[in-house]
Amino acid sequence: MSRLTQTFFARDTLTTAHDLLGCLLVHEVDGQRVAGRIVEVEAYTGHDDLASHAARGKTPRNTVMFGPPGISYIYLIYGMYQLLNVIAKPEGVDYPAAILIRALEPVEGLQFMAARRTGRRRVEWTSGPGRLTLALAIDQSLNGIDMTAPGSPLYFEEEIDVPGEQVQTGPRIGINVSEPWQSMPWRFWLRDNPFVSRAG
DNA sequence: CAATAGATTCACT
DNA sequence: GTGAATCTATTGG
Repeated sequence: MSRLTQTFFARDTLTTAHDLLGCLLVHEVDGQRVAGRIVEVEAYTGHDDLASHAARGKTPRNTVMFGPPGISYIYLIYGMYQLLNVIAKPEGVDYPAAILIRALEPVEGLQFMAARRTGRRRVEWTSGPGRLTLALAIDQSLNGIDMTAPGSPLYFEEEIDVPGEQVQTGPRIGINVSEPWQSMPWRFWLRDNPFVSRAG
């Protein structure tokens, strides 16, 4: 497994977003890897993207969107949910851009996720931008960090075959993680194109 | 200032 | 399908 470096994110925003599909998002918490395969992303690109937080200029919240690639942009939405973005743009350009991570497939640390998503079916643990941050324990304390730096607790990896994980099932965590699993479709979102789907 | 909309999710009908 | 939860930023008087 290799961690994605700044070179990966120092490219065109749309290209980078597309290439993130299938990669792993990893959060190391207390030495444990909690990770999911990225199956849905949404790109926010440039000054002219009216859907972007940065459409009306720099504010305290969106400042990192104007900065260098590879940095996390995590903010609170609707007063309750944390959404994770990563900055992606060619080095040295001056426009704001970010890629929102919209959905994952749970891959590692299933027990950790199950404990944080009690009462929900496995397919719902990470099937939404607010859900995946809950499952992986990602919040604003990680905002603005360099996700490409060695030692960073939050980072991306190239996807390679990841062995299935044996997880305790039964009443203690109230969820049967052995339920039949069906892969989620890969989706790439842009404002004017609802989404482009790609085979998983 | 007050009102409102928002890159959402959940419980309920 | 509808409403509530409740922070940030923008809009309007």
